[in-house]
Amino acid sequence: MAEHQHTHDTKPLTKNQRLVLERLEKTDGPLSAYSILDELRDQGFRAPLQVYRALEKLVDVGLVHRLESLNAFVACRHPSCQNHQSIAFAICEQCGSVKEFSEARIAEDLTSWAAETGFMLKKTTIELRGLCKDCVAKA
Amino acid sequence: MAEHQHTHDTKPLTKNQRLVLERLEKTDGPLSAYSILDELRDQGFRAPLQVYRALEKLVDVGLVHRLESLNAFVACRHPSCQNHQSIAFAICEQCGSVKEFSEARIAEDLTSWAAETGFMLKKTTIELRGLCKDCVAKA
DNA sequence: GCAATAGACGTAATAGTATAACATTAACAA
DNA sequence: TTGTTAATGTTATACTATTACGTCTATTGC
Ligand SMILES: [Zn+2]
Ligand SMILES: [Zn+2]
Ligand SMILES: [Zn+2]
Ligand SMILES: [Zn+2]
Repeated sequence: MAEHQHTHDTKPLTKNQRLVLERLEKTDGPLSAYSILDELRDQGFRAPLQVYRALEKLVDVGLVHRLESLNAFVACRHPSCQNHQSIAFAICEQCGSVKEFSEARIAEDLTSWAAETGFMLKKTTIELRGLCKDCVAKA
Repeated sequence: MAEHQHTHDTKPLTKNQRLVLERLEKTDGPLSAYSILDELRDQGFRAPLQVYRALEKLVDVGLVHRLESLNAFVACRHPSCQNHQSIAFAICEQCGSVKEFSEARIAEDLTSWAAETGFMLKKTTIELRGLCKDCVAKA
């Protein structure tokens, strides 16, 4: 699994990539590509492709993650930048918060399932839906 | 986690629901809502909503699963209809095949993570991408 | 310096996915 | 019958993503 490598030996970010990343880092929750576009119109963004191209690169280098079940994107909040396997996301259906986490055991389980089955694993998507601690308390 | 219950004490399927389910069961891989629509025009389907409404119900009762990372749907192939936790899907990027499986350990890991974190887990999405055994052999 | 190349960018058009809103019909109980 | 609910039909619209093509700029090789 080559995902989420955070290799810092890559080229510096371009202007558009930096603007998109900064916008995501300023936000707590996930953002859709089109809402990023709307918020960057003042900086000269005019078309979806400007956002999608930047996102593609940012996801590629691991600075941003895509949430498949939301069609949205979040800045990577993982404390360290070392390689880690099988990132997972817990998405609160009440407040929209997203918590990124990584459990070694889950990665091991998936890897061993793949080995037993002969499946060549390239990428995993793990997204949990429910209520975060705060929202459970309020309910 | 209340997903994938296959409760058979529910109302019988309506005509549209039955047509959509049969179409999915006839197909090996996943289908998008719009390709289902196209294939059911002969049976009187005219608009996306007819498909989406049927799919919503079918997903709800566990006869169909939605693949978030593909925006597509598959009929449930799980051998038994008993309740099971944490279904996962292995999607081949070469041939498009989808293998549904269920690992108790993964469900346990996620459940215990949720308990420790105070997250109230309602639904899990686990989708693996890579190459299936057959496609690895051919490569 | 000056082509040639590659990469990022800009822009317009289009493809693909999903839902809102409202009218109609069928099922069924009071 | 009449009121009520659920399913359906239909139109329009919103949201997400990519194709295609042209421009600009940096870098490389001569
Ligand atoms: Zn991360
Ligand atoms: Zn919450
Ligand atoms: Zn299933
Ligand atoms: Zn395959």
